[in-house]
Amino acid sequence: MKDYNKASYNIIETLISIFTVEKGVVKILLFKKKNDPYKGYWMLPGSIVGTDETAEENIENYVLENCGFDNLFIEQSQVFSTPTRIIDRRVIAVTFIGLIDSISVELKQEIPDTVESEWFSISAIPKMAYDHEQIVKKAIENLKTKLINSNFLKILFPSDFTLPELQRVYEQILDKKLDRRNFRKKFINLGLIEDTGYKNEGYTGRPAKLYRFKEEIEERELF
Amino acid sequence: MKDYNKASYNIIETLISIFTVEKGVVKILLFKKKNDPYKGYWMLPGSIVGTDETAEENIENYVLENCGFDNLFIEQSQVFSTPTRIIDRRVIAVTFIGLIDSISVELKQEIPDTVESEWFSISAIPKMAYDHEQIVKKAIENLKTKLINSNFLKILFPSDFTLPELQRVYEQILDKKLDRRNFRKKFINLGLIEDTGYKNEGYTGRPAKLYRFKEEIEERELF
DNA sequence: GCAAAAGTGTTTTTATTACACCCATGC
DNA sequence: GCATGGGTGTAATAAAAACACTTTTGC
Repeated sequence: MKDYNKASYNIIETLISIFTVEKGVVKILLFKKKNDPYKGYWMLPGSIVGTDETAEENIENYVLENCGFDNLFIEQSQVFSTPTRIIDRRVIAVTFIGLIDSISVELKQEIPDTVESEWFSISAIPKMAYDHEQIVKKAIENLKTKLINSNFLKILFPSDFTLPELQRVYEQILDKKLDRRNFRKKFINLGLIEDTGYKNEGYTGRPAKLYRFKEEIEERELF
Repeated sequence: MKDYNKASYNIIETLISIFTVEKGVVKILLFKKKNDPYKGYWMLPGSIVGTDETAEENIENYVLENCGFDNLFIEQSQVFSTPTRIIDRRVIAVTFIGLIDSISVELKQEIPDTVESEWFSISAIPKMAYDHEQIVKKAIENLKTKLINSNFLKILFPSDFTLPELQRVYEQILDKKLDRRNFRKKFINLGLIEDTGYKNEGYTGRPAKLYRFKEEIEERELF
């Protein structure tokens, strides 16, 4: 029978794929690695779990301190535990998906100026350190199944958005083309959004109507 | 920046909710705890992860040695990392869902006779040690979303089954009643199953036709 | 007035729901 | 012959897919 006294001990790290949508483009936040190994490669934000905190608390604090995002929405993605994933050291990664809207990205807290970070389109992920590319892939795959939940969308679009913008998000994450008319019909019929009466002017072409999610909508599955 | 040299070390355990279907009833395999704390309570099978194995390898080996199941289908469920979940000790649990068909349960390998194990209907889970009840709940919740995948069903029903039996599985996991005619229609139209020509005789009432999943079906989402 | 992107409606097809009676077997 | 559980069909409704032209703006 299991005996906790005869245990091996492992290092646990958290890693998070934080997604946002900026002008209809789905982006992920990455940090640039400053030292070898993998110097100059990009990596996921994350830290090492202490003995008196949950993995969730750990990543939430880390993100607040190092990315400046308060109230980030997070959810577990997957555990990666290949013994050689960090070369000569055994580190188990508990990975997360985080969502943040683009307004909150602008309003972020002061953070130390020690890391070089950048938002990358999910269709142009740069070269990644360790197994982080695989972790990002899994996160995007998991995102697909989350996209059918109304709450996820509300988190990404807390304020006004256009339907073509929303459609582009679906197209990027599901990685396929959708019909504009059918997409509109479906979304409007769901009854989750309302017309703000405003338009998205100043761009080329006909301005799109601005919508917002209704205040009181309950979490539900959309598809 | 993250420094693996300044890490805290944690004990990692694996825990698995193994499900099977026996005569239309969805069951989970539990072990009885022999010592305090929680003596006489039930617990999930699982073990402590060493430094030279993945969590998956760990649980697969454990299940083979302690349950006698080879080639068990497994998938990650969730990580539980509340610092106090194992009373006075910090143990992080990486939890899994396992599926096995009832024939393979019969054919299991020889195992040491040291643990008392039992299959419980998921509608009658006994009192559980630690946070295992919560872990089982999460596993069942995750099962729901997996039930729409054709491969999951094929794993649970490798040989002949009846449609009423399959329907009962859906009803238990989704926790709602389904219409018999509509269920049949849907399943037969999906084109995944074929009539074996045999019947399930010897029970009360009209014998049900026996079906099997077609050999060549590809993994797909059903709903 | 032309390019760019958004908005709109109808028809067809497919899936879902609702619903009630007959059938095969064991005893 | 009766209790038990299984098998079957149809109509109504709802959702999804396919498809092309018009509108509004910036330049």
